[in-house]
Order: sequence, then structure tokens, then C-alpha cells
Amino acid sequence: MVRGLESRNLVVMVASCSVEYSGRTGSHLGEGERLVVVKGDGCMLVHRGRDYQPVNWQPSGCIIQTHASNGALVVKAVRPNPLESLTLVVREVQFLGRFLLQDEAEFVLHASEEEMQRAIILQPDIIEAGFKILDYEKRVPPGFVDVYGIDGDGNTIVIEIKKDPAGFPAVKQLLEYLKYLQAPPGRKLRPIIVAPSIAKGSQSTLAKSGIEFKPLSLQKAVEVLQKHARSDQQALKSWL
Amino acid sequence: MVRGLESRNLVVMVASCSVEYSGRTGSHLGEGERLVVVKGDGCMLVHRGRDYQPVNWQPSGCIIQTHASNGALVVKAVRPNPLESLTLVVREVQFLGRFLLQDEAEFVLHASEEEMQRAIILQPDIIEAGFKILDYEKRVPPGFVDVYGIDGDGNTIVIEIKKDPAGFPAVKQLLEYLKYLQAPPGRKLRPIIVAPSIAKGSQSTLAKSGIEFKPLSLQKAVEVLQKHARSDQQALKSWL
DNA sequence: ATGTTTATGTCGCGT
DNA sequence: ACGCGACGTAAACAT
Repeated sequence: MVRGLESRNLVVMVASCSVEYSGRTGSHLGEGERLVVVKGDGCMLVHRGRDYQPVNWQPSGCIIQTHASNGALVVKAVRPNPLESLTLVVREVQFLGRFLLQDEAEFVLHASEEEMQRAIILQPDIIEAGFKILDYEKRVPPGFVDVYGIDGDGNTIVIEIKKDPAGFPAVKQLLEYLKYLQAPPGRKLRPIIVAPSIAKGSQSTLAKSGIEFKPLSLQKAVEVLQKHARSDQQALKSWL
Repeated sequence: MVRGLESRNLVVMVASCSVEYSGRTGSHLGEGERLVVVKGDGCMLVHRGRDYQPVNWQPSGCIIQTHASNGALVVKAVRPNPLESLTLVVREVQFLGRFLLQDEAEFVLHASEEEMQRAIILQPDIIEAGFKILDYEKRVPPGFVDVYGIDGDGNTIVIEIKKDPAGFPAVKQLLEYLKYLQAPPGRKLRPIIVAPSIAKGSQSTLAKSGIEFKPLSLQKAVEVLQKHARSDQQALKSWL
């Protein structure tokens, strides 16, 4: 155990223990069997038999110490700032293992709406030829306009992006935004919903609302991003 | 493994695996060694060698299935609402264990501010003789007034509780609340900060703000709670 | 080092 | 079931 902690390995323990926390507030948990995990970066998790979240924990950056006391193993994780400490009194160990996790993989999160937005920003003509972007995540009182710009005729385009089939909520949201936006004199305001498709039964709502619809699939957005990533690499190459 | 999942035990596995998530967004994590935990209530955690939080997870209430596919073990956790799924492809298992956690203990969180509030509610005269409580957690636009009542002369008392030495933030918060409160005609509005002490350098701020200060330590609050707990037990006894 | 915003937040509570 | 606020939120990002 001590060797595992010192060598910054992953320590996994299943044991009967009691837990005390003291710091920003305090907590007490009587004896019972739990899963205890101590990671190499000095964080600690105490999990009960149910629930996603640990019953007690300590974030990374703690100093972990163990010592024997009256025949029980005491494990203490102290976080310097803010000062807080987590203390386990371990009675009976069912399992104790030490692991060195070989793991170099990169974690990639696909926030599809964001990728669609980035694709539009990198290549506005996937919406319409002549579309020029003026701003994105533009602040209006009810929230943020995803993409904002002008078309080839100088009309103002306001885009709301949805990753799922667009329905009434998207229409409502966009109409809210429109209250706070206006086109230049003599030009139109063109609200557009960009989404993979229109939700079942929302076709008529959309038509009546005066909002345009432009289909854009996540797949298409990813293609655009990859194309630009490649051309970025080309540019970088020729630069060196 | 399957037996462990079926019997709603805790399953702990250290293995090389790749992870895919698809649902509210999506994610991909290439092969590497991780700690995988599946709990009896149908939640799943995939932990890497560092960080408090799992790299991938699924909250409780999932349907967990496993099957073999071209010599690899595939573990799938599907959550019905919202529909999302987490899929592991396991290549090499370093450790696999199944545990039944015997754990009946109750978890107690000591949120000291709440204990101070309960002490004041149970025994208002620790603030001042004649203080009568009208409401607590009273809604005002900027938030909730901790305790609200009238003193012996009919003046309105508004209490803000802090567990730590009270400083400028407490004053500011209380002043915000005061904007939305008023005393009956001919009576005063008495804002009071209750805390163990005044923060260093905030003495003058407090004096200038017209807010009173009433010291209350967590220890004193706990004493009051225990006294009332005892008298509650007495009452219960005589009742039986 | 400190404050602000995000999150696959999760979780509990009131309607 | 859905919406809303709290959390020992943690973690990333900007200042």
C-alpha cells in the first residue's frame, strides 16, 4: 500500500472502514464496506455500493499518508488549499491492489453543435454562397446568437444551430433573439435554423414562423472541419 | 463478470480497453489501461490514472450488457432517458473482482451554516431576548433570507448567517436583501449578521453599513441542538 | 494565485 | 414527469 502510494500508482482497495471529512464543511460515515481508490496524482475516492458519485473524496493534489493505530490502518488525504482532510479508519481489507495504468490515449469529446458552428464559421458558404459572418456567440438579452452575419444582398442572417431535429423550442428561441435584432434600413432580417432535419410535425410551425431552414448533418460538418484541418497542415508545411 | 452484474454486485476491473460514448454528446477514447467500476444500481465509471472525475461514465439506472465479439469483451451501459450509451471494448484484463458491499451506515454532512440556522430557529433568544421568528429561507429576488422575524419592540430583524468570519461579501449580500424588505410603519429594519467573528479589516465596513453583528460559534449552535435533541427525547419518552 | 464559466455535470426537491 | 437550485460541486480558462 505504502509502496503503491509512494510510487504514485493507482491503489484500489475494498475494505470495511469509517470515514471522516473536515474542511469546507464536515461529514461522518460509520463503518461499512466500500471501494477506495487512490490515484497517482494524489486524489482519493470513497465509493459505496450505489450511486455515480463518491460518498467522500479528495481532489487531486493531496498529500496522502498512512499509519497503523490500535490495530487499524488509518489513511489520511490532506489538501493544502483550501485546507481540508479526509480520514479513513480501515478495519478489514477484502482486496488491496496496486496498478500502473499504461494509458497514453487522447480523449476526444464531440460536442456536435459546436462542431457544426465551427464548420459554418470556417466555411460560411455551406449555408449559402455570399454569406459573410460578422460575429458568433453574439450576446442578446435572452442568450447567445450562434452565428450572425449578412448575405450577398446585405440582409442580416441570424442562425440558430441544433444538433437534433429542429422543433418548436428552436423556433421559440430564435424568435426571442429576433426581438433584439434588426436589419439595416431597407434590408431584411433572415432567421435561419440549421439542423440535421426538421422534427416530426414541426414543418408547418416553421413555415408559419417565417424562419428559414438549412439542413446540415454532423457528418457534413466534420468533413468541412477535416478539410480545413488538412489545409491548415499544408499551410504549416509550406511555412516551414 | 456476468454473474456479478446480474446479482447487482459491485464489479471492479482493471483492464486495457477503448471507450465510446454516444448520447447528449459523443466521445472517443483509444485503447489504454483503466479502472472500470460497475455498481449494483446500474451505474458505471471509467477512471484513468489521474483526476478525481471519471473520463467516461454512466449514471445509475442503466441497463448493462456484456458479450464477446472477435475475441474481445464488449461491455455496454445504456441509459434509457435521456437515451445514451457507453461502450467498452476490453482487450486485456489485469484484474477482475466482484464484491458485495455490506454497508448500512448513515452518511451525515455537517453543513455548519445550516446547524447555526437550526439553532437560531429552535432557540431564537440566543440572538436576543424577545426575538420571534416569522420565517426562514424567505424568498427575496436576489436569494433567500436566512432568518426573518421581529424583536421585542416590533422591529423587523433580518439575519444573514455565515459559518466563517463575516466580511464584505456578507455585508453586500445582506444589503441586497434589504432593498426588498421593509419594517412596519414606525418600526425599524434591523439587519444582523450572525457569524463566529468579524473578518479582519471588516469591522469598519460593518459599522458604516448600519448592520449589527451577533457572534455565534458553531460549537454554541451544536450545544443548542443537542439540548433540544435531549428534550425532544424526553418528550417522546413521556409520550409513550 | 484568484475569479469566472462550463459540465455528458449529478442530485434532490417542489410542482 | 419536468423545471429549478444546490453542490464539500470539479475542472478549464481568463485575469
